Amino acid sequence: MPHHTLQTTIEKTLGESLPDTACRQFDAMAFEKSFDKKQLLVEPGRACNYQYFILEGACYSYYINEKGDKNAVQFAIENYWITDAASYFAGQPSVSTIETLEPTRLLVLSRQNFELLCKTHPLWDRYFRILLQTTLAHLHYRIVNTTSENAEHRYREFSRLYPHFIQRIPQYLIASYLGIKPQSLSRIRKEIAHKG
Amino acid sequence: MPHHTLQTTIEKTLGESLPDTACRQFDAMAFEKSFDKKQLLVEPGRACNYQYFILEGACYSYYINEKGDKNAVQFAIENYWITDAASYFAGQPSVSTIETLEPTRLLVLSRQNFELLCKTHPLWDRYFRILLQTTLAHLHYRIVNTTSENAEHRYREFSRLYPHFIQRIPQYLIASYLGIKPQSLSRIRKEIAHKG
DNA sequence: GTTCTTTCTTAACCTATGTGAACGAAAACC
DNA sequence: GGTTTTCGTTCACATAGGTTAAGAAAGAAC
Repeated sequence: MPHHTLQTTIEKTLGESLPDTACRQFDAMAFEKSFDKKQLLVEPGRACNYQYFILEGACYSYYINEKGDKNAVQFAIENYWITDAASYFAGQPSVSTIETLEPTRLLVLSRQNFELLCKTHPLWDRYFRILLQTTLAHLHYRIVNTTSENAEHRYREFSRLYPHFIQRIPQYLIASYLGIKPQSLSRIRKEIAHKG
Repeated sequence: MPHHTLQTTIEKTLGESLPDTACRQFDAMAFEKSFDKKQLLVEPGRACNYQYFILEGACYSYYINEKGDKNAVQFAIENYWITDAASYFAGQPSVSTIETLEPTRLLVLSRQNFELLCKTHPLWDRYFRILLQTTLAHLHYRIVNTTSENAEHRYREFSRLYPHFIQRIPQYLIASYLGIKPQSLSRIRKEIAHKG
């Protein structure tokens, strides 16, 4: 596997080392690609046929509702996977957009190759199962947080869990991720700065 | 497999039939259990060592925050799996409670047996991977909905997607699932009844 | 450097949802 | 069948967060 960073990530998730055969299979299935800042990886209405593993840079996925508000769904930096799950896993048209926040270098894995990969070596089924389990736990936590805590609490929690995101991601996107308007986040930050 | 309903569900998810060996493995790993109404399957603070597949009845998981509000996280009826994901998959103490809403008959799969099962036949890794993919797509949708739509929209959407839940689950729990108070749901329902 | 664009902040006012309390209707219990 | 909880509704009032608009600050483009 040419991408040492990915292999390390996978082995950490799996809790066991990845055999050479599996590595070579992955290499045959995925390819590397680079994007400038503000380029679209996925557009709503079209099928999202790829999942992306970020080697360098940052992306985010967002959804635009009927009112026209943009809502960040997920942020992804180095060592994160990102895709439109509903579209990629079920082959439906995507509802979200995925866009780079910075110049980004990433690995691209098509749905077809993903399925082939899982068929060629059972460790791939296992790796993605475990990856999804972890993601699921995070999403549950996020849902609880979103439905039961106020905006200030959510922002404090976000800053605590993802301090590196705070530095790299524009505030108005963080606001939309938290389910509030940029003006409200500005107000909340001011209050926090005062009372600590 | 003694539980035809589960086998059907699994094969539908997998898109292929489950070999006899895999069925027998599952039978050796899981056992059936029955609960009365309002019994606790999981308590916060303790490890949640099981995941549950509901054969008959209904359960829900909820989280109680510092203010003491109860917030429904997930509802589960026949053919749903339910667990505290963070606790079950990572072995941490549970943060949520899982409770029966009705007398319930379910299958119990311990974390140990789950892991054994996945090691004995690769189809189990695959089944749970695909199950998790679908769950993930739903949760993404729910997060988007919760952060970008108002309470009325969320209630309409919930009614549309889960009409069978509306009948079986108390309103104050649906309210907490939607992130609002029971009084607000009552008000919203009244408005909807008027304007349609 | 200067200009243009994007992002962040502030403030006044507005609205959806929360709060607390009271009441009636179911449902559970004996 | 009567009693006791639990659940749903309503209302008056409170508040977090949304809206609109304007300007300051920070980057990007030239």
